[in-house]
Amino acid sequence: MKKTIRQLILDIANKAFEDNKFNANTFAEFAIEEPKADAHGDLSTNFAMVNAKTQKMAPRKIAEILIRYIGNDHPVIEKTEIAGPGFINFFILPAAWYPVLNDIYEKDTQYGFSDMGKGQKIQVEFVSANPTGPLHVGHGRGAIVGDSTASLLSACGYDVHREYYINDAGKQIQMLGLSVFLRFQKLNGQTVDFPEDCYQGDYIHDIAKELKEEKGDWIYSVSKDEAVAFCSKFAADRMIIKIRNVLNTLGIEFDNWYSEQALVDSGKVESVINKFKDQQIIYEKDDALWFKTEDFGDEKDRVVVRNNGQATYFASDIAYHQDKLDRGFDRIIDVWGADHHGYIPRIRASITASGRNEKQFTVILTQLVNLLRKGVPVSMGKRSGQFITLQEVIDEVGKDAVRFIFLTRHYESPLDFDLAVAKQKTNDNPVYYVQYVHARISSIIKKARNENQITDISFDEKSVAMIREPEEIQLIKHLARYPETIAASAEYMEPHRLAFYLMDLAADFHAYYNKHRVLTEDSDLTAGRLYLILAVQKVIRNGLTLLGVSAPDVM
RNA sequence: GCGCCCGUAGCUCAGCUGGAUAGAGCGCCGGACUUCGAAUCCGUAGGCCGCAGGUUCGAAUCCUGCCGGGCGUACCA
Repeated sequence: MKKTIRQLILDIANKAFEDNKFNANTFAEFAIEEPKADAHGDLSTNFAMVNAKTQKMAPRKIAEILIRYIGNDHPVIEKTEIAGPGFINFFILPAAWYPVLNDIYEKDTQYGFSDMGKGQKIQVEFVSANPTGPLHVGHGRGAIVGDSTASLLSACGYDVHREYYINDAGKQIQMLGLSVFLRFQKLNGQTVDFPEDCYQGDYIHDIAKELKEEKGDWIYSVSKDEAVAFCSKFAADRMIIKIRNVLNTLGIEFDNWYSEQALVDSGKVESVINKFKDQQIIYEKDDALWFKTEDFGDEKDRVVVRNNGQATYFASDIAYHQDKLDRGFDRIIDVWGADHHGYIPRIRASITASGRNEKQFTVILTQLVNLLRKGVPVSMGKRSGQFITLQEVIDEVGKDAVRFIFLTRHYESPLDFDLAVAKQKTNDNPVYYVQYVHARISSIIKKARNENQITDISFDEKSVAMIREPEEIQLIKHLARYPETIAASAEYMEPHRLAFYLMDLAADFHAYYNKHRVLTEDSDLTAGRLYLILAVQKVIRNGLTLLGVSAPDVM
């Protein structure tokens, strides 16, 4: 509808110029928007105001000319008016909204999709938590935001690739292996000294136990270094399996799990360092290798290889991001926790240093999550290893509620996650509010089938014409906004927009339901209303699906 | 100190990238189930949009400076 009105304005503006009513045929960017107040019509434009300069005319004068061209017998527009400083308000004929419903039936599960992305290859890398411990709620937020963003981009015609980068090389993994090795010894009754900087959590015991069950005391037959190395690999593999299982319960699956160790083994890290050394972007100082990140906007240069010969994670990250772009992605998106924001300039530096366009690289920073129970913070003591894991949170409140709560905030604002609230099946927890619409409609349709013998819900001119109540027209208008909601959510990579849209749509439906009966004595009216509510259900289902939330028929 | 994020109703949060009278849920108070699912609906009250300037026809939104909170600022990840 917005497109229709925009085109109409452009057409008549050009015609007005040809008729010498306007002074110029170039027009400034203008907006078509839905006014907040119903009294201001269905749609309005600031065309007259923003074009006061281009036309050298008063806004109201411009508006008057446009309105005269539209006339009184337009097939879509019921009436127009000039308001305030020069807004033009459009009132749309109710019947003009009906085609939206047909569109929904025709496109069905694809309704709202677009080809905005034109098949561009885009990679979303998210979670990428180190496999040294269980996921917590903060990881969960990144996981859900990343996954839903990927789904939205996919719905908008991007060729999306989901990837998890596994930090399975380096010192942390050695520590993980050592921790398991020590716990293994303890399991065998040996008294061992367990250092503070080893991983303390119970999951380390579990892995040691698994190791014993599977390999017995095999690790005693090799040297300690070999044993620890084996433990590292064994433990990392186990952790990744656990992490993957948790993410699967959230409905998240990756196209690829990318191993840092494999990247190192491939020689790509070394070759990238050499390349930058040749270009003198990497230089030697104090026996270490430094990247000239400061020349590319970072605060200072960063170490790539330490004076003990060990590469930093930054070294791998440089190679990893080069590799992403080498794989042909037009854009790469990294979803990180906000505590990593200081890392952005150096990664960006490595990308621009290689001659790439920094616009290909975007970071979504999700703010931290405060886990609460009835308003009191739940201890997240990391050192003790005693914290509530993501898995435990999912088990307690359910996957749909967890996902929806994370998606009803902008990812950039800090989030209080209250376990007690998240468990409630009330309107404190809007996921049920939205799902209830879906279940309710299923229930009505079931009843129509069983008691009213209605088997077919499809377009019929006579019955659709019975859709006249203001609440009904309101619902269709809302449905018409769905595609642009999807497009904006994808463009700005803000899935919360879709979540809020669904809550608003649900509110409109519940209000309608409480005021009007769908199943009535009048068969045409009933058929029309069924046609409407099934369309509502389709949109609710489509939206929930993109957010990774289920759309139940019964609750 | 410097950098990034946040500050909107008692609480939790939106505010469509500058538009008309700033919204929703929860909570408070008062109503609606012999009728398609009350996990619902209807109504009342509640605001110097952190503060102060600036940009313009017009600012919660953009710019500058303060104030408060979080995070970051390693040859750690």
